[in-house]
Amino acid sequence: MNELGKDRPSMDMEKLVSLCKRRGFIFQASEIYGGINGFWDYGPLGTELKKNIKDAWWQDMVRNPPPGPDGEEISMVGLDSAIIQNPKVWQASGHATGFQDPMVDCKTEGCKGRFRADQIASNQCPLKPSKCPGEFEKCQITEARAFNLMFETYVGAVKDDAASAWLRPETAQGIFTNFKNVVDSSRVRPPFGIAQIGKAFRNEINPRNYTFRSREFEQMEIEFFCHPDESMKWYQYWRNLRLSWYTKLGIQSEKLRPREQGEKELAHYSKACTDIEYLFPFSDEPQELEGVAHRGAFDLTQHMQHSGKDLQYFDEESWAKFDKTGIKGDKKAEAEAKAKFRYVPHVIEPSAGAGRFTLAVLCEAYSEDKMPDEKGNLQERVVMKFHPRLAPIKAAILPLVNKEGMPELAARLYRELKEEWNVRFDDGGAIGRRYRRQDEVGTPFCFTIDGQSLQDQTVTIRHRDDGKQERLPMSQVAATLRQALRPG
RNA sequence: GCGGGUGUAGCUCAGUGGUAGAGCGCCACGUUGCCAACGUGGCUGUCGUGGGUUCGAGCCCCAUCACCCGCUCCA
Repeated sequence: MNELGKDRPSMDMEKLVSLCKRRGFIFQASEIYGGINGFWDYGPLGTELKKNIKDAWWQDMVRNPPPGPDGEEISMVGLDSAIIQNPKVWQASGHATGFQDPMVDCKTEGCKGRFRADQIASNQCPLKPSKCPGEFEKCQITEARAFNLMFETYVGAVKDDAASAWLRPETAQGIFTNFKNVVDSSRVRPPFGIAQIGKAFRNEINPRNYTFRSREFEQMEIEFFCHPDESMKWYQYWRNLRLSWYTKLGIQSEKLRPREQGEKELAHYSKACTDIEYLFPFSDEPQELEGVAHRGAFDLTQHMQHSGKDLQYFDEESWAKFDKTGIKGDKKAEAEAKAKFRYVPHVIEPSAGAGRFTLAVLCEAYSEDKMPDEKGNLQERVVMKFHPRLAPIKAAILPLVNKEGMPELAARLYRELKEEWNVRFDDGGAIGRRYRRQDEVGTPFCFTIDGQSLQDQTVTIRHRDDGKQERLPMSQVAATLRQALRPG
């Protein structure tokens, strides 16, 4: 167990899973039919939570990213590409070949091992005195079988090989294939980024750990295109920005770890990669939430080769400023000079898992504490301490009791607030019970209408984390909420 | 993929071959005066699924699916 794992409460996951089911955050997919391994459905509150996460990402990364390394405005645009693409896309990206490993199984009693066919020689057979799988006389090695992690499907009515296609295993390639379209249509020029949120699919051999490794998942990806000379600067920028985004939204920095990949771990084309990892309760080691990768010119170069299309960027701005007096009508000299302003952009790829971050937010938010009951005795409380921006329900509007016009006044406030936010009206049961209900789904604020409200048009605002209350004029409730929910 | 464990109400679980239960929750009515109050009434089950054994199966057997733990895997 590493430093991060010390003194970790051994089990919160079962309680969290149970709460997620009970309160409608996450359900097993096709549950009434016994479920299906590796797939999960998000319930009413989970849908709100994940949507808030995606919206926060879009707002903070695409609509209003912070200034760049030199204080400049960052240019970002969005994209929503198809899940099914021409299969050649996956040939070019390497997924069609590199994404599948031929595996062999050993049927021998006491072994039952599974090995990569190309690594048999370097593997140790579990049965002594054998050295590597297949060498022991009892080894019963099966034929090599391909385990392609891409889901295959068919396009059109006829189910033949020519019609076969794959569900995308990542959203990134849709960005690369549209690089030229975006440049030609959107008046962007490097450095700039294209962002996309969408589903991706991987036929994982062994889904595990609740929603963490799912076969269908949602990615929030940016491909940031820049000049090769500036790529490391941008890599640092995105690495730092992405890390700070998680802490800004309430993840404790002690549970986050930026892990720089070593040279051996890096893909052959990658110059640098940092995994941003979170210490989930189900693991001793932090697990990946996001990878920020410096992919060099690999992807665009691959698509240039496979498609035959020129995806280089020509820097017209610099060319216009270039002193052309030495060229003067010499076509050949001009072409040579121009070549210096033509390049394949390098790519920085911050690739985050929306579902993984949703799970991290749920784990991080789950807490148990004690609140005094009406007699002053401390009672156990379960509270989801979501950041207000991410909370599925922003506020509850509660009449203290159901008489003397309190419900009517509360309903009026409710109708005003729901024009802007997901808020709830609740008049069921005692006030303490209603507070606890909201605590358990992480509602940051409760506005309570009491007898005094009827006299002077004030309400109490009750804060989720400490239960403290203040009075404020009803006319200031919306402004107060807006302030608490603003980005940044 | 291998080994082990688990599967009963929305949740947590009891139920060792003979009439499916408890707590919490949820709903209705009454009550209510700031932190899981109370009273009355009510709701909820293909006992994961499919076979088998048996006069009779939630319970025994087989298969299968799902979840958990440990390996394996994680481009």
